[in-house]
Amino acid sequence: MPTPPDDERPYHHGDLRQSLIDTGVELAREGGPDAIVLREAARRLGVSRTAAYRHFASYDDLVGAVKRRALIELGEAIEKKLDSLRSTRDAAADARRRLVATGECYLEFAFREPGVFRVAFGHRGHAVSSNDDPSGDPASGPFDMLARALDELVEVGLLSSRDRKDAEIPAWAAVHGLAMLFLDGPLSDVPDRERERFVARTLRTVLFGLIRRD
Amino acid sequence: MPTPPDDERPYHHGDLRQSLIDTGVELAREGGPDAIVLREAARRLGVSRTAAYRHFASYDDLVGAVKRRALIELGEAIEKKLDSLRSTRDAAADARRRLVATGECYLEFAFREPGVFRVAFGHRGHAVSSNDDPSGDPASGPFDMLARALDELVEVGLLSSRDRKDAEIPAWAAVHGLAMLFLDGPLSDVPDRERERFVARTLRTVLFGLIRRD
DNA sequence: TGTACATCAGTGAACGCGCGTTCACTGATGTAC
DNA sequence: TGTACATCAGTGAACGCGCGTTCACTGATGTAC
Repeated sequence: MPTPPDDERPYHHGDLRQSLIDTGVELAREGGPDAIVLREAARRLGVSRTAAYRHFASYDDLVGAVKRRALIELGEAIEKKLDSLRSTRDAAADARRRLVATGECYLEFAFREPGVFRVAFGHRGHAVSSNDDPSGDPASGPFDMLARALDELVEVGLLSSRDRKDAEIPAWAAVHGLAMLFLDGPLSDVPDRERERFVARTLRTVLFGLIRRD
Repeated sequence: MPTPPDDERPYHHGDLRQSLIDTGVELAREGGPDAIVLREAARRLGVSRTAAYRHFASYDDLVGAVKRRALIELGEAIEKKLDSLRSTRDAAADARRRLVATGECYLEFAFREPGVFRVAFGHRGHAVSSNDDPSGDPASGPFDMLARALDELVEVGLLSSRDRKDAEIPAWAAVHGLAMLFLDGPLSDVPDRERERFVARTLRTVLFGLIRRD
């Protein structure tokens, strides 16, 4: 199927499903979960609002797809950041740095894209993996990045393989909770400088709580 | 102003403001933030829907009051739990137990009353302290309980007063994040037994991350 | 190479829903004298 | 102790909003022969 020129607006859109998801993410970016509105997405694409039903069973189905994309976006942001970190001769310090960077990036994403973040972890829309993305578990993005960072901690001897089990949970919970307290919770009015101090303290505490004591 | 008998339904309600907040909490209990509906609250109280505007400037004002109450409810649950703990001869162990119990109670509340919990920490409704409750900071409930537990850790020598500063943040973030991941996030399908393991691990990690290394 | 036909991907009108909010009003209450 | 009156706390009709969804439909596309 040849892609028709953009300025022709042919009867058949070409890839309406993907476009609707894109627009859904865009709406989420602008206003969070509540801003994902089927009619508005159709409007922006210059398409009848009922056209969406050729590609999604329901509104929740669309939100689920947007959610999946949001999680992937977050995972990719972390991956990119980790790839940019250089290795030094101190493998242990590197591993610690990479775990901390994972958390930092998670929080940076939440602050930079609060709407998308809220959709990624909101209660709406089941982000079941589907044909959209063959990557399996919808949380695979950020979760996998974290798991990898923890594995490195084991390789480097800072975490026993016994303690490795479930280690994702406290780490994830801490950064996620901090994000939520800042975004929607009682910490929303905290100024930037303090916020950074809180982030640093939280990451340090989790790291200390996980790694082997000397 | 004498309280009129309940079965008379007099023209003047008596304490409509408090009743609306009560009903708001009830609605939150049943269905979370979205279930707080001004019209429904009025319906349940057998009152005209516009009567609410004699007591609240707007819908968000009502939600704010409900939020404040939700936070107080959570704080009281923790306080009650802490009061029920007995002291032993090992003051240090007691202090550790109390911090862990604080976190456990926070999470138990979240699982037992997900709707109320979601309102307490949702983005809707500014929970500014007002004449409703003279207790000041709306987060004072749970936050104060946590602060107290951390203070005990200092008294007992498990936490240096230097490390005491901001120690609430990682502790709060971890339990809050775990709650959110279970309630609305990717951990919502985790079975109970695993959930308890995750709770225990998270609390242990935070405690270890905070207290003085031996 | 042309044509019939099934299928897919759009359209547009309409439905039903429930919400927060406004307005001019009226009934009840308390207070000054 | 009684009465005028300001004030407070209710009422009910109505407005405007935007949503997800259904239905019968039509235009475009690809395929079998």
